[in-house]
Amino acid sequence: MYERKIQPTLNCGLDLVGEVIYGKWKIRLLWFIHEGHQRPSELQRKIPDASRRVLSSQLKELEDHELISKVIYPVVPPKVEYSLTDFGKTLIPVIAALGNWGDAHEERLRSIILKRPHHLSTP
Amino acid sequence: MYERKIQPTLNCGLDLVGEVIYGKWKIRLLWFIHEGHQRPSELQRKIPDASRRVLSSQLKELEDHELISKVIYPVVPPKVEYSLTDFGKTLIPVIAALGNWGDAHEERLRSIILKRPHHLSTP
DNA sequence: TCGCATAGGGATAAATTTATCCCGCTGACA
DNA sequence: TGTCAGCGGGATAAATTTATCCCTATGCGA
Repeated sequence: MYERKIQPTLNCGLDLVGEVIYGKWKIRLLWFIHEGHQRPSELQRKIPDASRRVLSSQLKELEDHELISKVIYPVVPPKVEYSLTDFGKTLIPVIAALGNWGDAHEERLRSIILKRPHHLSTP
Repeated sequence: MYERKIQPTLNCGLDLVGEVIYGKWKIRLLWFIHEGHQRPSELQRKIPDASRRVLSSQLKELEDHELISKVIYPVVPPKVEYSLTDFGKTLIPVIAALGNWGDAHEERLRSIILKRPHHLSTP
């Protein structure tokens, strides 16, 4: 596993939240799990742009951070189900707020992001 | 400027928010500007862990994304002031929610993060 | 018997983000 | 005259995060 060389900043609440939700797909994972998609393969289908490897890895971090818990069924093929912990559930309203803001400003955001994209060369 | 090779995912509100606030210091920058610290040098002092270069760069992205606006005073030495746009202000309650969650669970978060850290080798 | 579904994680290459260093500008002040 | 304030951004190195590829395991159905 990768070992950080630079220590994280943990001054305020924002720093702390950042440590647990900063990850390309983490917020979406929490949200989809909240919606009832509990199995890795389901989540993978909900987020096809993410590689299986990364989803698995971020799920593990969420678990380490006690936001989700994992149940492994001893069957073949393997079956695993994630669910929000009570702690994780307290984060849902906040994530909902983020999503609502995004939805509320969808048109504008989409336009702004695609306008002078940081990811395309043609000006 | 860096040109992305992988296109961003823009399916739902969460994806859209992510595009504009995903950056190591962006949320904190928005918050501190909201608190009235408007000059780059002030922000730098508030966030000493960030390099001047990155703050400047992330401020520019926030500006491109219309969350903050910039006023340049034609004086020497240069004087610049950032402030939230009306659009940016709508994001403040959401950021506040994040910060509050972090503050509310500060002790637990600190413990979890430092427990089996992904950034230290000693088990 | 062959291949699939399902989940995890090692190894390694890319992609992306941050950190460092450095240059330029030009009044004010010691 | 030498130095500093304060901001921006180029160039390049590091750090960190993601993407790819691959192997393991085992009942079930074609």
